This record gives sequence, structure tokens and C-alpha cells, in this order.
Amino acid sequence: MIASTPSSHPLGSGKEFSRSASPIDLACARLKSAGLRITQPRVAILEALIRRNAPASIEQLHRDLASDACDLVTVYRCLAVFEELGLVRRCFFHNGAGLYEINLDDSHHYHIVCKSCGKVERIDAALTDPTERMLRERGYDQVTHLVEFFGVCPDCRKKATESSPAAVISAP
Amino acid sequence: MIASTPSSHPLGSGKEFSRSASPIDLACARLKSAGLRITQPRVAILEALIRRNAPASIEQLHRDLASDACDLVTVYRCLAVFEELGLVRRCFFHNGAGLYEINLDDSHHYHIVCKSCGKVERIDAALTDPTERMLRERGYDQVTHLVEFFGVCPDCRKKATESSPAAVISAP
DNA sequence: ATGTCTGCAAATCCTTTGCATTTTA
DNA sequence: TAAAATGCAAAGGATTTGCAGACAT
Repeated sequence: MIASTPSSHPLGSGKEFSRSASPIDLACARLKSAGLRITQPRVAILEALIRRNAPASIEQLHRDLASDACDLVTVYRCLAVFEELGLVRRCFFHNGAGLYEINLDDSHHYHIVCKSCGKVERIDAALTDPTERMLRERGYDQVTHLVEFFGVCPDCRKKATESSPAAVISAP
Repeated sequence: MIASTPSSHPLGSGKEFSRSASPIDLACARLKSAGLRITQPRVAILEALIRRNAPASIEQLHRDLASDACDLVTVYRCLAVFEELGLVRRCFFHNGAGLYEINLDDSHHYHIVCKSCGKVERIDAALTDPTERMLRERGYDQVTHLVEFFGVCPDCRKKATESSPAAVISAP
């Protein structure tokens, strides 16, 4: 995938995790400091997420694991835990697929989704028009994009402060 | 909702359909020219979509209809037909909800999704930074945005031209 | 040792499908 | 009236839940 091609700007450089601690240690530390246990399935799933470094479905992740590493249900449960912790981020795409990607540093980036095979790759780039041009130059066809904004609307802010001042954190 | 407030730039003006034919007639004409039948459930669903003029779930739309207007299954089937026709567009948001919105003129616009109540409104505006500022000025809190790009990747283009030259049109 | 996680099985939820009946053109 | 669309019931697939046993701390 493009995002792991060495030195291919402005698509991902593939060395997002080469700072100090290894990404898996970083992730485990986050688990530990949240009072959660470092189990074999959790480590395996985190490693799979780190290896991909791109959004993947639960099924895909489960297949990535050693055939008997853990049950599919465990993958569901672990990803729910990781998401709550902020260790992974869930992305939704045009086709409705909800995919998980590792998120160790809250880096903001975009994705390019293949309309044909659904392959998802990370993009580190400026916005929209220049990006679309760049993608076409790289051989992508029928390039479009999706932009959505998220925020807490005035009504909800009011309700939140009226009842419990710390209510609106990460709602539906 | 904001998008229907008269003359509230740059959020939607609410008069997107005040040209010549009424939106429902326009939609029915599109059905007819596609060789499809104008049935009572279809008209009711289209009217509900037009009334909202914002993304809505299938359940929401079904509830919008007169209690016995049609079966939930029919709403599913009609929306699938409408989508194939391009009469509606399906949007996916951070929470995984797949919502349908009417699309009579292929106008390109964005959405603001409330992180708390999930309410979705249309935005007619330029991109990202100025938009986020504008939303904050209007009282939205914790404003973020999501950008995704879509296109057919080089690999799929190759495969498509090798096998059947007109294959890649609107895949998954 | 003990409270947390996991595996398995079964429940639940959303969506799709089959087929007889109704409706549109 | 003939083809297309709908309603109802039931199937299907993905995700969640309950609970006994296994595992990290």
C-alpha cells in the first residue's frame, strides 16, 4: 500500500512510529495506565493494527491473527475497549464499512478509499483540490471526496450545562 | 433546523427547490423516465425526504409517514431503488449511521453532525478552516471535521480495462 | 487468590429475500 | 390484463450478551 512506501511524499511515510518506545509498548502502557490487563489476545490485536497502520475491519483483523489467537467475539470486545480508551479510531466510509485504525498520537490525516476494491490508505496532505489533483497524478480515477463536520450543537450545549456540566464528552 | 432558516448564509437557504417544477413532481418525473411506477408509498417516501431536506435514517423516514402508509420493508426497497436512480444519496457519519438524503440536483454540500444528539444539517460553504470558525460562531462546540477521498485505484483501473472496459462504474 | 478476560453458545438487531396479493399503467 | 410493487413472514448476517472457566496481577 502507498502509505508504507518509503519516502513517497505526500502520502504516508510509513515510519510514523520510529520515535522512542516501540508502538506496541506504547499501546500496552496506555492499557496498563488505564488499569486494564495486558492479555495475549489484546497484544496480538494491537500488533495487527500496528502492522496495518490503516483502517481495517474486525474480520480482517481477526484473519490477520494466528488462526487460533482468539475468538472473533474477543476482537469485537477488545476493539470496543480500545476505542473507548482512544487507542483506536473508528472510521466510516461511503460504503458503510466501519473500520478501525490504530491511533497512538492523535495525528490528523485523511484517507483514500478505492471505489472498486475498497482498499483504504492513509494520506498526509493538504486539503481537497490539490489533493485530488495529486491523487489523479498517481493514477486514481473518478476521484471525489467527502467532508463532514462534527460538533455539539447549541441546543445540546444548553441542555448539557443545565443538567450536569460535564455531560457532553464523546456522545453517539 | 438551520438549513431551512430563510436567508441565513452560508447555511442552506431552504429554497433549494423553488425553481420551476415542484420537487415532488421532479422526482416523479425521474421515476417515470426510468420506467418505474409512481406508487403511493414511493410518493409518500419522496415527500418525507423532501420535507426533511437533510439526511435521515430509514426508521426515521418510516416514522415520518402516515402510520399505515407502508411497510418498513417497502421503505428499504424504495430507498434502494432511489439510490440506484441517483434520486437519493446515502451518507455515512462518524457514528456509523447510514442516512439517506434527497438529491434532485447533485448539489455538492457538507453536513454538520451534532456529536450529542446526532442531528444532521446541511451546509453550503467553503472548506474546513473558515467553516469550522463559522460553526463555532454559530454556537457549535468541539467542532471537528472528517475528510475522505474516493477514487478507483491504479490496480483496479488496470484490472477493469483488461477484463471488461466498462466495469468500474459505482462499485462498493 | 481474585477480579478481569475469554470462549462458546445463544440472543438480538438490522437488513434482505420469497411468495402470494395488490396496484399501476 | 400483465408486469411491477407491496405486505407479511421468515431467512440471513453482523454484533452483542450471559455465564462458566481461564488467566493476569
